[in-house]
Amino acid sequence: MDERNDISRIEEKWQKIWDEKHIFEANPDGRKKYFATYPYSYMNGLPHIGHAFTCLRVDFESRYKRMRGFNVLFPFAFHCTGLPIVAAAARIRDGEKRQLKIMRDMGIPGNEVERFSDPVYWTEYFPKRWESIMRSVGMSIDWRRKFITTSLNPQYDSFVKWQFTRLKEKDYVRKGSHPVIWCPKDSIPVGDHDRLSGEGETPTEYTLLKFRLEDGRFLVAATLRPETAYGQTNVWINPTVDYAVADRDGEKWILSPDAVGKLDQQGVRLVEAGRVKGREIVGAMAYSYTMEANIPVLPAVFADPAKGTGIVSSVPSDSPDDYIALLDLKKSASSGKLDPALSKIVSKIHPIDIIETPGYGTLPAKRVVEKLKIINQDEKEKLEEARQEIYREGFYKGRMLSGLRDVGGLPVDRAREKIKSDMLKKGQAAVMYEPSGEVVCRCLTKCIVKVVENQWFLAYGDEGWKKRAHAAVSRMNFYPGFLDRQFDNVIDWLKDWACVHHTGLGTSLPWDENWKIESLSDSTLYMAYYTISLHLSRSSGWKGVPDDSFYDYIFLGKGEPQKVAANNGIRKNELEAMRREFLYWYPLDLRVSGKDLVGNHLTFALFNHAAIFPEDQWPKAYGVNGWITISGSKMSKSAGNSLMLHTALEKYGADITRLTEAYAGEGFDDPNWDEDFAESCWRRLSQMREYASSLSALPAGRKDDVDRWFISTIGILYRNYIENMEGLLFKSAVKAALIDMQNALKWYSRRKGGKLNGEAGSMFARLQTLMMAPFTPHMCEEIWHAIGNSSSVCLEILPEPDSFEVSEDAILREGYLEDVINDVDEIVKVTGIKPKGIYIYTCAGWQADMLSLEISGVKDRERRSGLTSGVAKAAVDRFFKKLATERGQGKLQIRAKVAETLDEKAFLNSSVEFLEKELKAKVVVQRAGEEGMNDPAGRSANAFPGRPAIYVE
RNA sequence: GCGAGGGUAGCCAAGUCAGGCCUAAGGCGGCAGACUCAAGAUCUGUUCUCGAAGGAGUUCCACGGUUCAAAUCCGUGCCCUCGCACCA
Repeated sequence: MDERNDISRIEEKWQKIWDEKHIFEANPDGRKKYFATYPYSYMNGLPHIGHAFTCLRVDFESRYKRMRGFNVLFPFAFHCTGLPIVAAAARIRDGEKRQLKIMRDMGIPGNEVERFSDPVYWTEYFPKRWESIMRSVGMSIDWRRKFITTSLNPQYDSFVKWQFTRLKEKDYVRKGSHPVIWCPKDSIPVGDHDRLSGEGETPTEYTLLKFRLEDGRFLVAATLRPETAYGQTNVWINPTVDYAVADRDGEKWILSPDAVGKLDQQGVRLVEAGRVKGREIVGAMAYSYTMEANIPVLPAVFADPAKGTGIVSSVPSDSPDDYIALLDLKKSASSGKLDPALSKIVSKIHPIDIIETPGYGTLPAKRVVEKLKIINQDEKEKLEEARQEIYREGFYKGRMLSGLRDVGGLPVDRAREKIKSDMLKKGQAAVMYEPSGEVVCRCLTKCIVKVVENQWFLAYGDEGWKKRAHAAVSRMNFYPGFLDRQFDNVIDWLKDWACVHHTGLGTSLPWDENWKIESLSDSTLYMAYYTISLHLSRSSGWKGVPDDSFYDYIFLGKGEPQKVAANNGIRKNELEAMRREFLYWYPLDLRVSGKDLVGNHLTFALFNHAAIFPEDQWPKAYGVNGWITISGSKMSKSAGNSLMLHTALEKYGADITRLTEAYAGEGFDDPNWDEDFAESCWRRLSQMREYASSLSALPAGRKDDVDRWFISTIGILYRNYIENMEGLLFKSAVKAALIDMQNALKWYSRRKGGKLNGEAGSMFARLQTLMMAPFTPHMCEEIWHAIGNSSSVCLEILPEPDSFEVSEDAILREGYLEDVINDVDEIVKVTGIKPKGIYIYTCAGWQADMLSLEISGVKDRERRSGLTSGVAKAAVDRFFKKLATERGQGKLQIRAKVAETLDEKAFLNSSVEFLEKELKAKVVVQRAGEEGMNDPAGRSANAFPGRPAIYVE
């Protein structure tokens, strides 16, 4: 295909030249700087058009700022920290089919796949692929500054260690315990990437409630809803199950043997001392601390020893399971199947109202059981549905009844916390975790929850730190603007963050080498590292690994340069130059990411900057965008509509890919990759190239009003473009630079009958090329050189927005002419007449004067009657009637303006040739009421200032 | 439930903060015409309804209000998307 070859030829040519001339390599100089970044991507796959969308936003803005005279730094790096790479490598080692297919889909040949069983190979392979793809899409990146993360890069590693050392000093890294999903066989935490099933399941917290039996032992029941403890009527135990009797600090606890094992992993020491059959306890009485009374222990088959403790406190008012179990038992009792003593107890049990939930009343369990027509305990699915429904409703909307001790009137969520913490304090309860759903490790073992002790946290819950993060938000700009509210909220709800792992790639905690820093925690400050990475990289020749004093000096200005330089084996002036380079580039001017990073990375970065740097080094702006869709539907591999960047590049080339991305959308909404638009781009670009050449070759000459209109119009579009570029509104900018500019040129060309003014023409060609350069830089270089320039368009300085002469009059005139043509077209269309002659009647002179008086609010009666003397009363009435209508439509101002600035008749007469061509008929222009007027249908009476009458014959 | 955003023509989307040439930009799709043997591509026109005179009518989630004037401001309701984490 010719055009595809054309595209490749152009793009390869310019990319080579940019590279050879080092034009995107940024070094400090006397210019003002602009530092923009994209959060480095994770190296477990190749970029798709969603990555490209976000990254291109940085590129568009970087290229634009470069053309506004800024010294722009746009660096890139490769994130390798964490579990996914290690997990995927392991899957390859195991020959897992799905993983092998993923590798094939990324274009990795079968005989090479084996090499990916080593995680380190990923960190070599994918950065190379990413760089090459990012280069071929034309990213204006300073590649000298690239690096990979983890201990595989000792310099970066030392930077992260320095960061954590400083955070620890400020007491922002703290020790605590933390529940994780855990594989008992492998003895490791099992992240989503290591799971065979159960992705997304997290530890959930059960409260263990103790019930004292008369013999002094405790039944230990597990509940997710401690706030219902005031509604207990009895305790459920499974008669067929063997329960463990375990020693806990001198107490005897009765609970399922599974639970003993689980609690052991969660720091609750239990020593099993014997077994007891469930049925042996049925019928006993157990003391409830919340009810302050003894309640009976009753049999229930739904009490599952694999879940919780296998013992359940019964709250038939709010738990559908309890309610239906109670009904079952009552049925057995009345049919005589139950022991008579038990029957007597059962008959006395009634649900107790404790919570009012809108729409469910005070006995939601009864309500939902009846609604779903649940008959007995065996209907597991329906019960699950019932549980889901009222747990959610009850938790969010429910309120404790006012008479309840301690928690009367509280919303359910607060009551839960209060009851739980009160009971824990009094030793009446304990905590146990279970996975929220079944999780199976890749080793086929069912996972449990383990409470990891001595876990390290970043103290994002710390109030003082939050305050600094809020301060950072208040100093920043956001695109779109409402994001400040979003970030403030994220900062408020953020709690301490477990920041280390035992597995995966990464940097070790400097004071505890057994821990690896987790991937969202090692990437919060590295933007600063870019400013000097060039001097640290292995290619720079310095092989040493910096120590903490080095970073203290570079980033914080602390320490004696002489000493620091000596310690690190470099020259003092080199060290000082690095410090200067950091100070030159920092703070970060812009960081752009997808909206998925708002709740973590972007906020973490604010916290970390706020912790370590002074205010004036905090980030200055964040841009956030949505997730890309393809022709309207979500991008997903399984649905078969995912588009890898290199695939798009093969199909369309860089410029069209870039343009389609720019046009995909802006703001926070999900952008849309429009395949049809992409298809139409080549035509647009080649047209742009063709007329740029021909416009630049035109002879200059005196400019007329139409030329002035054209220059005014492109001046206005240019201002609009600048505004949009400043606001990261690239779709609007493309519309102005490409589509609106082209439409303006079309009208101009028609209006001038093809005889365009050379000065206006080359102004247009030059301006449009500059405006489009951030989006389609390759084609614009091509055009830029074709129209006689030898410099790179990427470094050309854009004109000042107010440097264009905008003539309001010229714009008014052309609008007026267009209106006249539209009116005639409308008449022709409605009447179906094939026009032979068109008569246009401009208004009588008195009308224009009268309109001026009206507009300016002059009430001078004499002047008014003077104007209309000799004019028929009918005509005057008609004029005022029309005036009222036009006023109602809000068009009076513009009419008056036309009438004041324009001799309508003379102007239309000067454009008769054009009108005749446009309207394909003879055109006669007359003033209403003038001598010798030809007005066969009497239409001239319709004339109004700024709106001539028309007759079509 | 809390937090953030949103609901505009066949679809996508601008306009809303600063009410008035707003029947509402632009793109896509559709329709018609030109070119062509034909198709595609391209170009031109058109795309809420009615209309043989540039007009009228009805629209911007729904209902109510403010105003000479509301897609835009205020109130109420309905609906949708995203986040609520230990993971990139």
